[in-house]
Amino acid sequence: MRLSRLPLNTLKEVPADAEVVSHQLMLRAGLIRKLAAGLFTWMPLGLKVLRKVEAIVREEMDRAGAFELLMPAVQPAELWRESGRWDVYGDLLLRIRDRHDREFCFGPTHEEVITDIARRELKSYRQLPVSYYQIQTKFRDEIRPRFGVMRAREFLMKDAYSFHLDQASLEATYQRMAEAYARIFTRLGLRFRAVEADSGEIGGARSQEFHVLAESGEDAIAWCEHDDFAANVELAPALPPPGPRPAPTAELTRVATPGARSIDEVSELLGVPPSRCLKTLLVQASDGGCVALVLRGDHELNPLKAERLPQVAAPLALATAEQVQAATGCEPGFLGPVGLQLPLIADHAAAAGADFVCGANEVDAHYTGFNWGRDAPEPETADLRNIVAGDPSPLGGGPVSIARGIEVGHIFQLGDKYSRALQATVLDRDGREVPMIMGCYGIGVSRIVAAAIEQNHDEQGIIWPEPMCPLEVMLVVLNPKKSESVTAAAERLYEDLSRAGIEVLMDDRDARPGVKFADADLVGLPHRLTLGQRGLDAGVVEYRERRSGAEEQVPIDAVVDFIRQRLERTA
RNA sequence: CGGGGCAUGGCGCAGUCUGGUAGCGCAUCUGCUUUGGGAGCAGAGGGUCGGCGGUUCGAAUCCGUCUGCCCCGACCA
Repeated sequence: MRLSRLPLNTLKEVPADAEVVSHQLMLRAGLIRKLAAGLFTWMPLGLKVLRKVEAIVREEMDRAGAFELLMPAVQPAELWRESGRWDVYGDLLLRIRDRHDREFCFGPTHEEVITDIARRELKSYRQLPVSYYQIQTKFRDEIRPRFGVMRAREFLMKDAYSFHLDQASLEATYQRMAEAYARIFTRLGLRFRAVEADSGEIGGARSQEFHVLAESGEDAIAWCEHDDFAANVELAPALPPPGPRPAPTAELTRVATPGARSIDEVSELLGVPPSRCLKTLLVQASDGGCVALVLRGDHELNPLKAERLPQVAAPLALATAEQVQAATGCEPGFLGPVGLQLPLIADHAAAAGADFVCGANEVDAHYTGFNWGRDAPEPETADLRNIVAGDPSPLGGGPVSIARGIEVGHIFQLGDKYSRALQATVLDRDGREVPMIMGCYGIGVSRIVAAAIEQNHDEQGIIWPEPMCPLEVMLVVLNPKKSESVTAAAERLYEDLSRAGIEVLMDDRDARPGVKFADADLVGLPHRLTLGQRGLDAGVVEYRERRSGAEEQVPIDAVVDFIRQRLERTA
């Protein structure tokens, strides 16, 4: 590919509305262009990357025994009504009508369609297990598309679905998929981690997420380096502190705390660390009233854990200021367990300490020296908080660390949720009709591209992991217009490399060297060759590795072999 | 959805408060010089200021309305 022919418009300036590096670099390097919110065109170089990711995903899915098919992007509403999701999926679902006023949606996922396929095609347990997959454009009408291709509305996804007679068979395939996923992300050259996860909207039992580790990740994941524990913070259990609760040493004392509503303000005012404070949150109860949830000041409420409590309404919602006033006679900011006439659940850690600071249920007042059992009844306790760095691993291996990750894959054991709803049954050995057991397995193909850049870039631009580089070698030709011998040598080199099956992007533009070097760094091909008059006269071209910046003079006749070796070495 | 902000050449922005008929940098085109890390000089093209309506002698600037885009959003109890 010749840069003199490819209209590649790189941007020197950072586009105003791109906040994360991957988005900025993809725009600057001309990989994508935005059409509208959450909608992007993949430009030639960007598309090459996408295709390479696809190819690896495809190979590994084939190897895992799944069969590729391609389902329609547009799906009839009836199918979604059958599964019950037409009404529950909400605004994320892009609904459309055809000329006959029939309702459709642009598929955000394909459980309904594949289950419909399965119920038509699969009749006997003898056909099971079977797995299908597709690589397809999905549309989810995200509230707030952002970060470019990372959270776009239209995106490319690989989704796979497996069908089984029983749970044991599902688990075997699930395991196989988990292994395929690990191979995919390893082959792509990404640092990633598989974590236990919440199954969310899709439903079902077990699920695992695959995260590419990156500072800008939207998810927090907890993991332990001494055992196998790794889970999304949403789901990671926070163990109760060991040992007995310390004995009270302080008397319950009311102190004036004018205007100090937040833990930080109270902690600052009284000179007490947040971990010695209690925060009392009122949330909507399942019976229509309110429930008080008590956490240590330095801990955060975990909504998923709270929601799971029978007393708490799902989805979790904080009580309104009016409800707080009605239930306590007090304003938010000064609530506490003392004399509170509401059901109360304390987080294990909040229940395990002594001599706390807490709100006095009176505006501008707190208590110090609060102790459970003495100043308020012993609370019901539960795991309510997010795990934090340093907490013990639930598997007992030691303290956990918290890392940030970008979710690029998610696998679920669905069970019979969809097969039951859509009556996708097979006959078992005994001739009985039973719903199939399903698994589903997604990979965000387009998101992987952004995630890879988040993880692999520097000040100058992108540094492609070799398995997903748009092309392998950037051949920078210096001042081609000035020297016919340079042009001729470049053409020869380009031919030789191409014939050897090496993907070359030749920068034969009539541009200044500085421009070419800057673009080469920005676009980030892993290997760069520079051919100029000076080198040519000495019979060498200059090689530079994008990632390390290491340079080497290579005799011009040895270049093809040299590059071939480089590619093999990193393959 | 709630709150905030922005829409001015391809991109990034100034001009708007205090109406007088649009400007800067980058990019693009031409010429000369230059040529190993985003060149210099000279010249050129390109916008009617998101749409619609209003006020006014006159609107990018004021008013209304619509549209699009961006940012933030339980963790405060």
